[in-house]
Amino acid sequence: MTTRAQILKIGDELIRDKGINAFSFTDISNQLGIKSPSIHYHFATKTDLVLAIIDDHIQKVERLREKSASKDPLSKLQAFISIYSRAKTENRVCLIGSLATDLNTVDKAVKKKLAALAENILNWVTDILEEGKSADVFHFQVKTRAKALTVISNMLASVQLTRLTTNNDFNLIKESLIKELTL
Amino acid sequence: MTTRAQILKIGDELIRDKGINAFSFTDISNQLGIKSPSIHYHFATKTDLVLAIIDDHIQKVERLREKSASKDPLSKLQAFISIYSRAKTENRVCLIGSLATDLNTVDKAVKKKLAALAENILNWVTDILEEGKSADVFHFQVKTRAKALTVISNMLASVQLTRLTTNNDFNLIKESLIKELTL
DNA sequence: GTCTATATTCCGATAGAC
DNA sequence: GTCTATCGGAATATAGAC
Repeated sequence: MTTRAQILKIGDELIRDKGINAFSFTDISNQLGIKSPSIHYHFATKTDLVLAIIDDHIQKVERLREKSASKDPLSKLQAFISIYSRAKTENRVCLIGSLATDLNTVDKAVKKKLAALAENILNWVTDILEEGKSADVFHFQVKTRAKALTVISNMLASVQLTRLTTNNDFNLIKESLIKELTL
Repeated sequence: MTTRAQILKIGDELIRDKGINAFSFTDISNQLGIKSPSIHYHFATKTDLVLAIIDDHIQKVERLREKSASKDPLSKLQAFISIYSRAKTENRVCLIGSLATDLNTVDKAVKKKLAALAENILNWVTDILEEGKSADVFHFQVKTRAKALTVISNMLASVQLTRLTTNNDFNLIKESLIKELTL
């Protein structure tokens, strides 16, 4: 893995672990065994790094969407959910939630790119739900956009809330979500 | 209002606006027209201030619960939801969500008190749902704890997520939540 | 209760050597 | 690409005057 890719990975982990305003270039450089100013060679500013991390997520979501494109709606939904299951096993929150709570401290460009990531995810989940409803595997009586927002909200908040209750609550929420959608 | 109460209010607003690691005693003192070290007279450390802010929320939730105790289940649920509606009009997130994303940067005492607040809210919502189910006004087929976690998750995440989409999405989620619970 | 002054630490960022 | 050295700024916190 290139140094650039390693910086992106560690930066992403730190944001989702401690929040954007609690990690420094020194935290990253320590993990890499290099010095803090060396990070600036790869990313001139912290904003540049965060923008690249969000871009990375946009691409990963797109790849996950493409990879599951040929599967049935429930499998697609589970592919979406797997993002949060993985975050939970690491005791990390998701990127959107982490940056959303600190949103009024970031550059306009970060806000804009994060909104683009959120829109991509919303479109993806909306399409999954729409397809599942047409196929009669998902059942819900509210607008599809509303249901998609609800599903995303459930996952986004679950990884946060279950930092305070018990980790098993995450599975409880996850399974209830699927149950309510399919019965 | 006492200076202490004003500090608590401004601190709460700042945490829910920018996050715990992006506000300083200077931010508070500027709003109050005093100097930063004066804050330390009222709260020795930042941790002490945050603990007091969480205590304040615990008391406010308790008062809201008592105030709506004689009402019907739907009104009780709406009292709970009003916490988030108000946050949304201020473009702020809720305290639990804001601190949860930065949880690995706070003192153990803060984590513990925040967990207590979360448990109080979970117990309250669980009781509301249980009562509503018994009265045949709420209908759901998952465990009550699961449904309560879902309802809280929806509200907690909505105020975060709709910072990135449109503010009307918050109302959409709120109304869908009530609709699905009551039909 | 609030002030000034200050100690300490850390941060993001830049310059220039290697 | 990484290093050392350094600048400017801001944070938490304390001491002591008023």
